[in-house]
Order: sequence, then C-alpha cells, then structure tokens
Amino acid sequence: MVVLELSDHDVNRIFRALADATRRDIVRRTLVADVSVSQLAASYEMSFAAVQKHVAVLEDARLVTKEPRGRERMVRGNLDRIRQAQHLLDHFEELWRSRIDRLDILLAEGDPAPSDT
Amino acid sequence: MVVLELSDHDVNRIFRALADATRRDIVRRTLVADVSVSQLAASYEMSFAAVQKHVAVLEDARLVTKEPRGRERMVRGNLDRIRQAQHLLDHFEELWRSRIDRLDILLAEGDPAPSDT
DNA sequence: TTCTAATACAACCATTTGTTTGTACGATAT
DNA sequence: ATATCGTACAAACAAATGGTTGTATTAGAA
Repeated sequence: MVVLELSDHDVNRIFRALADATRRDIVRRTLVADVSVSQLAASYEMSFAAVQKHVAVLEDARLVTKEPRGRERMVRGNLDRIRQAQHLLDHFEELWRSRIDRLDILLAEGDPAPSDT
Repeated sequence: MVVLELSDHDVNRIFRALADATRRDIVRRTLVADVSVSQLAASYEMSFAAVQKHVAVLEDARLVTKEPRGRERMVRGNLDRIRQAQHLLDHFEELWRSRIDRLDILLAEGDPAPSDT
C-alpha cells in the first residue's frame, strides 16, 4: 500500500472536486469505462467548455487522468485517489476511537474531574 | 446500519465542508472531545466570526452538532456523517469492480467490439 | 444591577467557482 | 487542400465562499 503524504492543498482539491454532482458523475462513468471529453459533454445540460472545466478540476485533483487517443482525449477515473480520500476519512474514525479510549481510561481511574487551568 | 438516502445537495455540502483545512481540523478536534466555539476560535489565526462561519458550514453539512451548555455552545463531531461519506466512496470502488467484471466478460466472449448506436 | 464573556447575525469586500461565448489549433476525413 | 471534429484556452460575468468589522443578545460573575 502506498502511503504518500497528501498536503492540505491536495486534500482540499480532492474534496472540492467531489463536491459537485456533475463531477461525481464523471468520476463514476470514467471508472466504469474510458470516455472522451466530447462523449461526456453530450451527457450534460451544459456547454462543452463547462464540462471541459469540470474534467480539468478532476484532473487537477488527480481523480481522473486524460490520455490522448487520436484527436480525442480519453478520460479515465483514478481509483487510487478515491482510496486515498477513504484513508483520510478512516483517520477521522481513528480519532473518534481515541476519544472513547480516553473516556474509558478516565472512568477507570475514578474520574478526578481535573480543573482546566 | 442506517442507509438513509443522501441527496446530491447533501453530498455536495458534505464534501465541500471537508474541502477546507480549518474545517477538517475542527472536525478532528470535536471528534476527540467536545469543544466550545470560543475555544476553537482561540486556536486559529482568524476572527471569532470566521471560525463561527466554519462551524456553521460543518453544522449545515451535519458533520458537527452544537449543544448549548451554559453560555457556551459545545461543538461535537458527528462520526455517522463521516461514515456516510465513506460509504459514498465505497460506491465508486464497486463501480470500478464492475468495470473489471465487464472486461472479463468481454474477453471471455471474444470481444465483439459493439458499435455505439 | 452592572459588567463581561460567549455567541449570533448583518453588512461588506476580495477572491474563487461555475458558466457562457468566442477564437485557435491539431487530427482526421473528403 | 479543405472542411470538420475534438479539444484548448481566454475573456467575461453572476453567484458563492472566506474573510473582516460592527452591533445585538444572552448567561454568568462581581
């Protein structure tokens, strides 16, 4: 498993890219099969350029890659990046468990109600 | 396990809320222990009102809840919502698997290269 | 009661996003 | 060679976001 460190900025871009229904749909479609930008554009009620920009946002977040094929650009979903996002969320779960652990310890020690200073 | 359906708009708000380092830090801290808004505000190099707005974004996404305690508002991270986000990402993984399955089937059937019409 | 701490909320401003239209350019087909 | 298809990219613009300051309200302290 590759545990490369993601900067705050990277994480920002990943989650921001996922915060749009059209972009999530593009990721879904390009995970299932390679699709050209024009094929994607034909699917949504917006201009070609708008779809192009959504793809660019996803590419910037590395959630998809683009590969030239003839005069088309085939878009391919990048599952590794999705998994990295999942690992980020896993970390939240770990923190939450640490809270439970700490509570358990406090209770076991007789809850001395420490003053905050 | 509660599998309540999330609207596109709900999902947008969840991911958008997570697309900011300060907000992710607030979620982390409030998953580990309850923290008041003023305690949070003291931690960041921005105004109280700015932190208040970040908390409001998280609350709107239901990633945290606020509970009055005396004159303070204690902020508490909502792990369930994090888990819902994870389930959304799980779904992408399933789609990707379906692609592999379909490729396997095509290869097994001799790849007839169907026309798109 | 009076003062203060914690919060809520509105108004405002700069920057970013999401979208459009228009122009340009490389690859393919005629 | 010319036309056309798929794409890239810039300019423009409305709307949303992230931040500020200022004012009001409420709960606890003196």
